[in-house]
Amino acid sequence: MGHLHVPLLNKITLFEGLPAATLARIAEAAGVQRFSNHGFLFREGEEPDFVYSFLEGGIVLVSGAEGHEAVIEFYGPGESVLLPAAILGMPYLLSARASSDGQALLVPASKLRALMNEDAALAARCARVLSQNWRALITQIKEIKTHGATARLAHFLISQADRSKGPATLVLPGMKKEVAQRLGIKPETFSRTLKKLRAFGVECDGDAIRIASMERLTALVDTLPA
Amino acid sequence: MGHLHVPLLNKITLFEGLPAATLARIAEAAGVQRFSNHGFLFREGEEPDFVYSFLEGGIVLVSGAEGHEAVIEFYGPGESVLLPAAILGMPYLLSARASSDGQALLVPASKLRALMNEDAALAARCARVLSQNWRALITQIKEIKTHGATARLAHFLISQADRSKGPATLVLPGMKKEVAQRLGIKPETFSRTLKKLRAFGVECDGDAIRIASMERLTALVDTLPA
DNA sequence: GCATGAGCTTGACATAGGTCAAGGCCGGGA
DNA sequence: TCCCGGCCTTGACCTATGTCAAGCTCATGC
Repeated sequence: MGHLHVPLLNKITLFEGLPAATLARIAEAAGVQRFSNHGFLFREGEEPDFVYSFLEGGIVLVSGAEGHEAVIEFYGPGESVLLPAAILGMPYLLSARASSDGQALLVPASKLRALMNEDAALAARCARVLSQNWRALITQIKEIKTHGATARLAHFLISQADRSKGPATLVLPGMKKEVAQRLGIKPETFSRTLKKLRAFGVECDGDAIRIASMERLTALVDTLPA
Repeated sequence: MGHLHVPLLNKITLFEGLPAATLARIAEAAGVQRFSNHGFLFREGEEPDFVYSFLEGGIVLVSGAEGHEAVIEFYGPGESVLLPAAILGMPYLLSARASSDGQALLVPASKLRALMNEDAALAARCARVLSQNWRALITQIKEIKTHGATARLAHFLISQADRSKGPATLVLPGMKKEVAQRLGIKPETFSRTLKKLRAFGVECDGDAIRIASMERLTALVDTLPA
């Protein structure tokens, strides 16, 4: 846990807009950790020692036994994970596996909890970030409960695309297998569904996707039954 | 928005353990609203004017068009809903429909936001409650992605039961139709699955359920394939 | 350069769960 | 009291998605 430059903290959404004094106190206690692709940063059931925020690279949150796991969500640069476990001091519900090489900023959970109780700005910031996380999960649950595989995949592609009109591109945030499980379907179904979308202007080369027309894809979603 | 007794606030988990001064300021701005069964307290897309906390009775959070809706979760006395929308000042992602007559405590969203920025105890409390909400949703997503209808129903019954050993009872927190959708299945499937569980000591009379042996039901879950 | 294996695709087939349609049951209103 | 309309159950049938089993392709290490 070295001496850290405050500017690093500015890359993290969680710490956005906090007063300099607060940032300084966080920086004091924080450290940086490198991680490499496919490695686990932490596992389900462990006690939360840190909040992880990503400076570079990303991870995928998974749960369950290897080979039979559910993928919850992908996280990348600027984002933080497992704030809830750290705040409550309860065991992680999920494991994090790196989906690329990268580095994370680690803030000790105990330090964060202590600061939150004194510093309204920090606590309020945490509440806002948690609120956004909550909304993201709600969106995912609605999606799973109301749409079939095709619509889910289409929505996902739309949400990841770099533009919202005309042609767009994106690169999948993890292995196809992982994206499939994020969507709640099997890799085989993912593959077949993606193929179906070719008829609607979705081309795929490795983990890069090209969407010929966002409008066309959006229109497709409305057409779909479930 | 009348003059309110602070003791009412003590019934709400969200406000647990807050200093008297904070409670007084919240009470000042809060009001009570009665609602009756099947009525909507608010609808998806509306601007968040209040945080709702339930003193009596409960609601079900739903989304989507009537007749084609997804049920997200049930909430009852002591619990609060839509803190995230209120904190962020963004439109509700969900609608709330009463699942019984009751009354709710309403705290203006603007007031809550203002207080949070000054009062670390309140902000930290919000963060903790949001953290718990987050974990509940994660549990639900894991459940949907990794278990079939039978296991999901069994888990749900276990989570609602009044005891964790031996025989137990529970009453469903809403119409069977709603519980089904909460579990991500259709009412017909719910009915059939519940019937299957009869072979494992689950009896059902209206919305009251009797579980002959929690151990037996727990054991069943492990047996199940998906 | 070749063998190896992970990740992906494809096909044939199986099945959980959805859909459609008919009652049964029960409670509220005339 | 009877009728009507929700809600739930049941049965027959259908389909989206999962399962199993080859292949294919590409990167890696020998």
